Amino acid sequence: MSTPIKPTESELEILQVLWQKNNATVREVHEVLSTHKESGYTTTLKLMQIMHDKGLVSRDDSSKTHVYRPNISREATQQQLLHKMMNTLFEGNATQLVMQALGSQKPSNDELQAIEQLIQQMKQSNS
Amino acid sequence: MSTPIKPTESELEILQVLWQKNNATVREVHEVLSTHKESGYTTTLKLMQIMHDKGLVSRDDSSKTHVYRPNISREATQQQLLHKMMNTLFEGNATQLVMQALGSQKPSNDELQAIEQLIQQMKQSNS
DNA sequence: CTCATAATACGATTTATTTCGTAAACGAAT
DNA sequence: ATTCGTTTACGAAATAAATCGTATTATGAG
Repeated sequence: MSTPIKPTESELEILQVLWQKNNATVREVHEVLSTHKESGYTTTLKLMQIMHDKGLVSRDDSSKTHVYRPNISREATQQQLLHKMMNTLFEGNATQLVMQALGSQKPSNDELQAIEQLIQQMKQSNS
Repeated sequence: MSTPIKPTESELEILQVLWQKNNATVREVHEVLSTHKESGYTTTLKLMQIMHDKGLVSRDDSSKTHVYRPNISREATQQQLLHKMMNTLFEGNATQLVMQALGSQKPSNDELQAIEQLIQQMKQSNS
């Protein structure tokens, strides 16, 4: 692996917004964050600048107001952090993790159906 | 919730060892950690002392060599962090998380069976 | 053009986390 | 009792992360 970039907690919150909107200005991101956080605008700005330095996001600075977009995919990030969590908390046991996740939430029948389907496929490919 | 204790990264590594062995001395913990970490003995010691201050672990200090044991359960900790991850990375969607976890790892047929069984139960209780 | 507004840049502070050095305490073996 | 190896205690440095204050710059309205 080249560089296993590890977003911090705050960076993840920002990425979440960027993934959702696909791209956004600092103000837009800050607007969303401020509904559940109390930090100031320049804090968000600074964080996004740092993220840009790290290569976590790219930006279009052709106009005065810069537009940011995620530079790493949500899926890859999920994969990476899920994997780490599995190792540090579940002893590498995916099944245990899955069962905990299912147990705590209450997925709808449709969702359960989808998971079942995936399991069927995996059973096939396991033989 | 009374106190949503949030173990740090290093604290989790230590807890992992304690959960595994049920209880252990600083030396024992350090022995395990040093197979994949390069920090010194006193670092581990200090961390475990801090964890004790925070109430993350309890200890028997009746003899010179103190014996530590986890003060929070693995399950509760898994639950807490899984929940947070679900929110900050999966938009609260447990199904998505489960499918990612299943997709990345390759659970055995026996494990898949176990998950299926759980799903059946949940479908029951859903109606 | 000038001013007000909104944006960026960036240093500095604060807070959290990890790391280590050194000293003191203990206990077993000589 | 002295010494040696192991342990704890604890301050403090090093590193990382988050926060903010202030200066500067761009842009659009008047």
